[in-house]
Amino acid sequence: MDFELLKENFSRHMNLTPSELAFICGRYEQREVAKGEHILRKGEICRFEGFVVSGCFKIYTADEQGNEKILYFAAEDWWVMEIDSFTNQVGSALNVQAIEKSRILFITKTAKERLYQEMPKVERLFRIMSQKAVVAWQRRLIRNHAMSAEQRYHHFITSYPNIANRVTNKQVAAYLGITQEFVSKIRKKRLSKKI
Amino acid sequence: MDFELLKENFSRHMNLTPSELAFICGRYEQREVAKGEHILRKGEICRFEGFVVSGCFKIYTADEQGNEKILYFAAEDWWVMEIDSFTNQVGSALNVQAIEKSRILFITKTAKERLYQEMPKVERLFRIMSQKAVVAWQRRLIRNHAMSAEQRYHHFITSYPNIANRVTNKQVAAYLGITQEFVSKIRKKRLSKKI
DNA sequence: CTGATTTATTGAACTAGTTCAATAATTTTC
DNA sequence: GAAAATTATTGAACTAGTTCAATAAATCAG
Repeated sequence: MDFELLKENFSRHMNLTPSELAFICGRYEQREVAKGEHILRKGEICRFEGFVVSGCFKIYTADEQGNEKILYFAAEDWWVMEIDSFTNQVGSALNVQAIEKSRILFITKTAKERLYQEMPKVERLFRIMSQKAVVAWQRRLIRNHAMSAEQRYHHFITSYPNIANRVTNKQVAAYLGITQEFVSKIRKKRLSKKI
Repeated sequence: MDFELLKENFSRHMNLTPSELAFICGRYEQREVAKGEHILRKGEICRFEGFVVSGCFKIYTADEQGNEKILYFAAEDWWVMEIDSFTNQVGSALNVQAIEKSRILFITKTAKERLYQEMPKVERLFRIMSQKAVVAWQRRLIRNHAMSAEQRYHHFITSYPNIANRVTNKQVAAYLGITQEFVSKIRKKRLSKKI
């Protein structure tokens, strides 16, 4: 198993010794996920906290009419889970589906609680990570209010080229909260400007 | 000083003994804030993590043309701070202004770090609180994508009647990400339906 | 490789929400 | 308590983004 990416991820938030990193990573298991496979569906209880080693996932909701709102994409070096469902063992509000053949490292609820007990420093690590997540979500919300659809599209493809290249326009639309048709029109407009 | 509300807030997230609660609260100081006063401005470094005991604040950004986007309102029992600025001592992206005469309890950066050192359980407390905050921000983002302006208005006034009654329509508009005029039109429409 | 399904593009008609401007109501200030 | 300032309401004209429908392009399953 390759924990390098995960160790780098942890180290970005907090200084940890090699043995501390090894100790933490030792609690994670690996899993391959086929393209199209759901690792979590709305209503199920989220049994894992996952870290994407390769591939890509979409984290989304779908209403009765089946139209999807993609909350975020998780490619390499991102986390996949439903925090509320994992933490409180309640039904998940979100679906998590692999949009590519993927590999994840994951930790179960009991292993995570045990890790917190055995190594209180991990509380600090995840406290810091969660706080950074709050900041990121706040910023995205402000962007959504302050920017037009075209500006959000531009922001997305320039901020996350690695993801933008791998997902369909339909998925980009579901992420930005606009229609697929309008994404097409934005693309056309941008294209004609650049020539 | 009255720490009851703060103690209840902490206890909602985690079981703490009376002496633990007293120990934590002992690190907080009190401050009165006049209506209209800014306790943090964009670019300044956030020196406190605040808890609203009475009154109400708006946490917002403003662009060059001066139009405001209100990220959230913080009345009694809410937190006021700029997490990124407080945690990393960098310039704040947000402004925090009292929209009523208010009273807050606050802790400084050094007192907070000392508290984490002396009582590792506090890391857990704030880890849990931060995770709940992530969930709340994710849900708000989904709501913004899935609901029309009218639905968001309705959700806001029914979910937060206590805040909706105290803030101006202009502020509600800046919070919902729509124009003041459109809020007026929504209100008119709702009013005519109810009679 | 081929047929079947999904996705992307385009245009025309539409609508939710904006902008601008003017007036009324409310709040603030001294 | 009156003048000044801010906020709320209303309507008309506008625009960003949607909906629907039809065709083209790409992807998938066997």
